[in-house]
Amino acid sequence: MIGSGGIRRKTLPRWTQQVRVSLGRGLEGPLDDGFSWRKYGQKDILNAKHPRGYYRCSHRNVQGCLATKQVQRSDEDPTIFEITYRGRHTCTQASNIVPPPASDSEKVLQDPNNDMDLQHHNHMPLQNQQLSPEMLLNLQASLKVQTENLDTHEQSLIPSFNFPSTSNIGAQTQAFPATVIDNNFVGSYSPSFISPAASGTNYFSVSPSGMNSLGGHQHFRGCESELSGIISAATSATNSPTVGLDFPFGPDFDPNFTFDNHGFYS
DNA sequence: TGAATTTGACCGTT
DNA sequence: AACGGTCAAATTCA
Repeated sequence: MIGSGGIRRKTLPRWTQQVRVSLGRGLEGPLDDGFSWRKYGQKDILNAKHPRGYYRCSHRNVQGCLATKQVQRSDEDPTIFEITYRGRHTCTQASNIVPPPASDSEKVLQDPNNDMDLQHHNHMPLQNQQLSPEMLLNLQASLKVQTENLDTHEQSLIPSFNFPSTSNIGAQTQAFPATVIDNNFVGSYSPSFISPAASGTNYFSVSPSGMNSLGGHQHFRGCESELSGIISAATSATNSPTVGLDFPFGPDFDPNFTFDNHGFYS
């Protein structure tokens, strides 16, 4: 009984990233985010017009990487894929991404997921045991933080996210300075996670070498509580040099912030 | 031949 | 009870 079915861990960091693929690219299928995934299931969602695909890290059986990914097509816009990442990569995924050349600029998204056991006092004080190295995401785009608007499926703006497929990593080198605003994600439910600067339009546009326009919409949820604000990272294809960046990833539990990319062993 | 994917069924949670 | 998620086996592709 390996716990088939159902959710295995409620306390797993999860963030949603909306990706809009431009037809003609060919990257729409696999949506290469730099990791190797293996599809292990597909299910139809009542609210979704299209089925949702479930992917798991290919190293799961080998290294025990618990990272999982869910890909869901937009209800109306087939060009938009909603990818929900769950868990973090603990594997040495040195197969797909990781260009040998200096690739020291990955983004480590730390989800402040916390104890959502507000109702159940069964929470464990432990501070996440997931000391995994770091996973890198190729999110290079702008971040937009939405404080209110918890509309689950309502994204007014759907930027276009072009999957560079880890091409111009050098470009994102400066994409995320360690600045990272320490958002007070707070334990779990911030009464008002209102970010002053993130009043709705914080665009952090990375201006690559004019390579491509990135547009990404990210949904970050601390927990299921509506109290937690949703952080959305949006990228505008617009070449707006405006650098207003708000980082939703507030390591409330880990001040250490694993922002350093450990050397990738190829 | 091997690996990855596909489909159905089971189970846990809501 | 229904939905959502995962597993397991069968099938398909490389």
